[in-house]
Amino acid sequence: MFWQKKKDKNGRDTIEVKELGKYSLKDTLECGQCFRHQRLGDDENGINYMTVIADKLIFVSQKTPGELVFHSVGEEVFREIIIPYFDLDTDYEDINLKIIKNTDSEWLRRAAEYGAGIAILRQNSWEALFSFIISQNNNIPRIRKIIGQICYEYGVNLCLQNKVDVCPLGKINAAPCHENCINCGACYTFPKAEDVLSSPEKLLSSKPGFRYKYLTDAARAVTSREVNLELIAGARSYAYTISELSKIKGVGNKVASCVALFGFGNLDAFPIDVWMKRAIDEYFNGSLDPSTLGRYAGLAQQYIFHYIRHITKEEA
DNA sequence: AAACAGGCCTAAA
DNA sequence: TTTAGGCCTGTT
Repeated sequence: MFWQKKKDKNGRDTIEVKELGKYSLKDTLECGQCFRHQRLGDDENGINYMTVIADKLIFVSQKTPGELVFHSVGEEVFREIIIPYFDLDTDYEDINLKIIKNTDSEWLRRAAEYGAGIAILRQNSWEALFSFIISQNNNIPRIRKIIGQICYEYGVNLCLQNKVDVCPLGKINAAPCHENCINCGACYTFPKAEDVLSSPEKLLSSKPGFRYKYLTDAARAVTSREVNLELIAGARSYAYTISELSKIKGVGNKVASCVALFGFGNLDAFPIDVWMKRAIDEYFNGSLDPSTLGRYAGLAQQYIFHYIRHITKEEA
């Protein structure tokens, strides 16, 4: 990875990152691991996304695989927030080749080649936990809608705070965000566990349904340290992460595995959802032992997940 | 309009 | 220890 500071045409601080192998911004953000990114319009910078990371509004674009441009960010935010979140220090090209080399499954090789641009984001563990509880028995558009509404209810409007004069989503024409903002939640910060615990009723407007009691239990368990997120992060153990998170009502193996992988960086975590089941049934003779996939089984899982969804979409 | 959606819980074999 | 229903809500 190589990066340098630049100024964009408006004189704003910009950071260009290169030599990221096949890193694909679109595949990384759209492969189902995160829910808060927003696709903006395409322009001379290529594709553009906005997302909220650790209470910062982040704008990123990509024109060429392996290259990213972050807009309006200084060095500190880049080092402290962007590098870890987008996992820019990890050599995914190397891991990708290892996975391809180590498997005897032709289908997995195809999946790995197709998903070579995917990186595993290092998301905030609490946000990942909360989000994947919402994800159960649910579809992506609705998951995003619920999360957006929750952020709107509890969060801070970062457009307003940063004096962004026009809604970046372009839903408003040349109007100040704070006047005509439709409060979609996209530019709002994510609530802390304490916020949810102290006013759980704010969850209701998002219509979480039966997940409501799971969300409040997660807030309770995390706030009381019955489930200690710092301790789990420090342990760096997939098994420990699963056993701790499973104490929360509504967190089963699938949700816990997703949080382990996307929120705690347990790259050997191997979430199996209905899509993975289909893939395993159809292309791995009904069983797939994650331990045969090495220490990056979680990334292989994401390749499989992304690829089965892709080819299913093609068939339809 | 009935079934299903990126699961989990509970009750019952 | 494994299996079947039910669950909020929204969409097709």
